Parts: sequence; C-alpha cells; structure tokens
Amino acid sequence: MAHATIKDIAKKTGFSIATVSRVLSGSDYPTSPETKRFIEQAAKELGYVPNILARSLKTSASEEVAVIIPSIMNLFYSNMVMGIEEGLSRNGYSMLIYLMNGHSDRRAILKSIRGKRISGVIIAADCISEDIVSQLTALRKEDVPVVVTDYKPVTAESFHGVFFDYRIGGQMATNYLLKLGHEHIAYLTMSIDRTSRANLWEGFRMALENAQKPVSPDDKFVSDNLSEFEAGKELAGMMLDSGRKYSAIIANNDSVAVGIMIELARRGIRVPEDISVMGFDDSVFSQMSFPALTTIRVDAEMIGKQASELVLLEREGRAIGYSVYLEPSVIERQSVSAFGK
Amino acid sequence: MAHATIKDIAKKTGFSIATVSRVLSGSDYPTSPETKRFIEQAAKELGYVPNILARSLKTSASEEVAVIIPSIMNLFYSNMVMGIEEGLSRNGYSMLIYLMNGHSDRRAILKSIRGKRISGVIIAADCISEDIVSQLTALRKEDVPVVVTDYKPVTAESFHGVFFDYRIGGQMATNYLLKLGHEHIAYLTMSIDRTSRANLWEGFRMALENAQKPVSPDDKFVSDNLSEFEAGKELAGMMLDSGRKYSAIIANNDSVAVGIMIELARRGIRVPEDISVMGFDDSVFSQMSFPALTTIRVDAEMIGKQASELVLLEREGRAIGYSVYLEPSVIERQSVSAFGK
DNA sequence: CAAAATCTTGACAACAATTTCAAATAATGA
DNA sequence: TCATTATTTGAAATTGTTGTCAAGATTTTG
Repeated sequence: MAHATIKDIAKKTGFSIATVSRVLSGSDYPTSPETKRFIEQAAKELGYVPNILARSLKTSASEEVAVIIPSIMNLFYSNMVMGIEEGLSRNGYSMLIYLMNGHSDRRAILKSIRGKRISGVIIAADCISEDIVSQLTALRKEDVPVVVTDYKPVTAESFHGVFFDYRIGGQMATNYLLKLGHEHIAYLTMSIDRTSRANLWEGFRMALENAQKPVSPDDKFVSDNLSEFEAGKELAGMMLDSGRKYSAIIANNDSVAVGIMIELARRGIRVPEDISVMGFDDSVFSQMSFPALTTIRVDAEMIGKQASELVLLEREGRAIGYSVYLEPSVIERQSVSAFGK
Repeated sequence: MAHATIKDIAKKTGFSIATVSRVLSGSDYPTSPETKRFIEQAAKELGYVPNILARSLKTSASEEVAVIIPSIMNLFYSNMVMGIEEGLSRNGYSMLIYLMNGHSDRRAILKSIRGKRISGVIIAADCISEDIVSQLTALRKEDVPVVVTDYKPVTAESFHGVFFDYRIGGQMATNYLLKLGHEHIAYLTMSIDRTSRANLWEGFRMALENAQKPVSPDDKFVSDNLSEFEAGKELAGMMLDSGRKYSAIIANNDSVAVGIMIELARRGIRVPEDISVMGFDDSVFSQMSFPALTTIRVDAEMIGKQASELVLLEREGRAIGYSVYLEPSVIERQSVSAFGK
C-alpha cells in the first residue's frame, strides 16, 4: 500500500469520499464535529497525505511559483531567491527555480511552466530575451501573474514588477562623490548590454552634467570578461593605462570593485588615499574586502520579498498591474575618502 | 478557452483521444505516420501544452526533484545547487528548492514533498535533524530515492549519497603545511556541532600525531558567531590573544579564512610572511582575497552533479544504495609560504 | 482464396481529488 | 401534527491524461 487515499479513509470510516474530502481539504462546508474528529483520526492513523497532483488538477491551480534567474552564483540573485522563498513559504507556496545558463532551452522552460499550471512567475529582467516575451504574454493571458525583478526591461515595457532604478542609484553614487570634492570620476563596468549597467552610466552622466562638470564617454571603461572579479582587475588596468587621471571610481557592482582594488593594490596604489573606489549592491563582498567597500545598497532580498508578495496578490485577483520601485541608499565604509585627504 | 486539451485536438482532427495521447505523449505505441503528422499539426495550431498534473497523476510520477538545503547565501550550497540543476535539467527534470531557515516548518516541507509525488530528494547533511530521519525513511519506503550530500550524517548512517571526507581533507591540509616545515598549526573554526568541522579537526589531529608532532585541544579555536566572516575576525583575535605561537592557520572554510586575514592585516601581521593561512572549499572568496588563499578544494558543483545523477539512477531502479566519495586536493595560491621564509 | 498475423484505431476504465445536486435526517414553527 | 426549514451526508460528474482490451482494416502466409 503505497499511499492512503480519501477512498481508503472513506472505507475505513464508513463515510463517503465526499465527506472525507470536505473534512480533509479544509473546506468550509459544514460537517458535524464528531465525524470530523473521526475522519481526522483515521487520516492520521493511515498516514494520509493529500495528493497535490489530483487536487491541483481539479482546482486547476498548483501552489508553486516559478523563479527564473540567470544564475545562482551571483550573490544578487541568491539574495533575491532568499527573499522570495521567505515570502512564498510563509503563504504555503513553494518555489521552482529555473536557471537560464546558456545550455538550458528557454522555450522548454516556459512550456514546462505552462504545463504545470504554475501559480505565478517571477523572472529576473536579465532573463527576458525577445523570444520569451511572447511566451510570457501568453502566460499572462492565461491569468498567470508574471512579475519582473531588478529593472524594467525595454523589450517588455508592459510587464510590471519590483524594480530598482539604477539611474537614480548612479546619480546618488556620483553626487556622493561630488560632494566629497571629487571631480574626475571613472565608471568601470562589465559589458553594458544589460540595461541596469547602461542606466547606471546614464545616472552617472546626468549627475555630472547637473553639477556642470565635464564628462566624456572615455570616462566609461568596459570589459567583456565573464568573471566579474577578473573584469575588475582588467578594468583597473585599462583605466590606469589610459593616461587619464581620476580621483574616484564607480564600479558596476561589488565583485568588480573588489577586482579593481586587488589590481590597484598589486600596482602599489592605495585605496582610498590615492584613489576612492565605490561599489554597487552592498553584497557580502563589500564587507569582506580590504578596505571595506563604500557602496550603494540594492536590497535584493527585499526585491525578492516584494516580488513574491506581488505575485500572490495578483493571483488573488487584487493588485493587477502595479510596479514597486525600491529606494537606493549609500552605505559608507572605508574605500572612499574626501578628495585630497 | 484557457488551455487546449487532447480532447480538443481529438475533436478537431476526428481521431479519438486515445490516439491523440499516443502521438503527443511520445509513447512508442505505433501510429501511422500521416495521422501522427496530422495530430502534431493540430496540436501546434491549438498551442497545446500537456497538463503535467494530469499526466503525473496517472503515471504517479512527477518529474521534479526536491532539494533541501539550509541556505542559499552560502556559496557552498549555491555551487551545489548549480551542479544539481545542470544534472537535472539535462534529463528533463526540474528542481524544487526548500530552504531550511529556522522559520520554515520541517515537517510541512516533508509532507509537501510526499504530497507532490516528487521523484527524488537531495538533502544536505546539515538539514538532517533527528525528527526528520523518520520522515525520510518513510519516503524511501515509498520508493522515493533520497540522496544525502556533503558528509555522512551520524544520525542517518543508512542513507547514502555523495560525500566529501573532511577527515581526509583535514589530513591533507595539515600534511601540506607540515611538509613546508610548519610545526605549530592552529585550527580556527565556527561552532563544531556540524560533523564536517569535527571531522576536519579529527583529520588535523591525526596528521599531526602521525608526524609525531605535539597537538593539544587548545590548538582548536571555536567561535559561535553566526556570520562566517565575523567569526573569522573573532577567531584571529582569540588566537593572537591566547599567547600561543603559531606559524600557520587552517580555517574551516574560505569565508572564515578571509575574516582571519582581515583581522591579521588590521593588527599589522603579514600573510604569508608572518603567518600562513589556509582556507577550505575553494570558493570565489579564495581568489578575491588579498593575498589569494591557498585552500583545499571541495568541489561543491561536482557534488551536486553527482547527487543529481545518483537520484536519477536510483529512480530508474538501478544503483540502489551506493555512495560516492569525492577526492580533496590542495589548491596552491599565495597565503601560505614555507616556514621561516 | 481462406486463414492467420499485423497495423491502426477507438471505447472505456483508471488516477485521486473537488464539487454540484439531491436525498435523508433532524429541528423548528404554526 | 404536519409542513417547513436547516443540517448533514452521499452519488455521481469532472479535471486531463494514460493504458488496457478489443475491434476493424490491412497485409501476409499456406
């Protein structure tokens, strides 16, 4: 006897499967207290566990949410997943993670999601490629809520979600450095095909222009290295070899910033005495580097938590189509000092 | 019309649902090539996606594997998850992640797994508490393969899985330092209630004894700090303040090692000139620290990959009950030098 | 050319639950 | 006391598949 079913319980107790179902499914349909106790007792004795597949088939709703992210090795995403999991498990939902590393077939993922009658989808903006937008739209037409995280993707404007405004973040970082007296600031970034990084540069540029400071595209250094850390080392070299003089650096994230600092140290350049370095994200790296990184906090866990709440709200039919924008903030540590100090 | 079903396709093509099912389920049951093409065409036109719930209900097997880990913020586990996902998605399975942070109810997790007719379970040894062993045993009795990772848990000896022998790893690290001429070595670790850390100490002790070197329990420093990085800083302080002299340190993992190095740097002690530091795991931290960490490689991704293969093998009825042990190896970088150099 | 074997297809019963509708029983009111 | 209402239960349909069994059509064989 593999699994006890409500049929077994019905047979054992003498009641019909209908009443057993009513008791065990937590339905609000009235049943007399004694039969309820009786049935519950039998269920416990037989070690009954409801078959979610059958239940979901009937109610056409599985209590699972799909989470689609590029990788889990990136602290930003693992933080986000942490937040999502908390929000979901608190409501009795579980989380199906799909990793979009090149090798996995994107269409197969979406198909699998549709086939499973998933309750909702949380997808990181970086996973939204052209060919997937139509699939997501189809999903939404089937009343499956889709929530995007990180930033609003240009290819899918109509989708809403929980976003961080990297433009404002970039402005904030730049203004912070400006206020400390820095005038020549470089933006060191990994390849800029991700909108978040382009927006960061946009914010950077706007802040400098607003302050009437000169800014040139040459102040942006780009590396296509796949490893964030290696990219950082490479970028520091590029900047130093460019001949242009900078008193401060903004990196597109903390890992890159750490790579930058390591390369600077190797070349005998002190941080922050000789040059200030500012990170982005406020991941663990920012505390584990030497000196500890001054950075812009992007609360990935909060993004995840809010995203899970948004999905669940929409599923209940409430809250259709609004977005949340999270506030950036500066976290001051030791890698930045006032200009000339 | 929310979802097209095989019934719809049957109606449209004029065939019975039986033949439609045979064509669309990829069954090896013979059908004439033309009807096959005809039905596949209709399926595409209607945007048919098979309802996995119904299929699984009938075949009583969902192609999902549950992964139970303590946290995803720990690089060891995220690496492992990476490996698992690769192994599973390659075989058309998907992965359900359950995080066992205090707040989530352990029993509820296992119940949910049983209810979903999950195909297999991969569980990190650190998640196996007394009260869960019986649930896992029940699961196994229902022919659901259970694979444990990381280390063989004492409370669940009968379970098999993919393990790393921390005792041998500890021996290897210690022997490596001994060969470089170090005689006074300290083991700095987070709380030792995890078997892996106790085993590491065991290996450490054995190696020193085999080499006829003195070893005392005082050479083991333990911190209960929850943050690995903070624990490292704390431990470095404890060691320094103990008055005992050491020329080398072994940390229970890379994050702790980084914390140790930061604190040493703060106190003006140079690594490796004044003292050598050895990590454990070979996570990204080991490359991002300064100096780069010499460490013992624990290939978490490989553990995950092998675990996924083991689950799938067992599900097919083959490979019942064997375990895999992974080989440790020393990764030489810059945080260790020969004694006196 | 009839009989046997092979190919295709269809009807229908599972799978394990939920839910609608109706029936039986108990309680209430005139 | 009888009709009416409220309470509790059961029978049966439904969800979308798969799989068994049998039947019809077609081909092969003696």
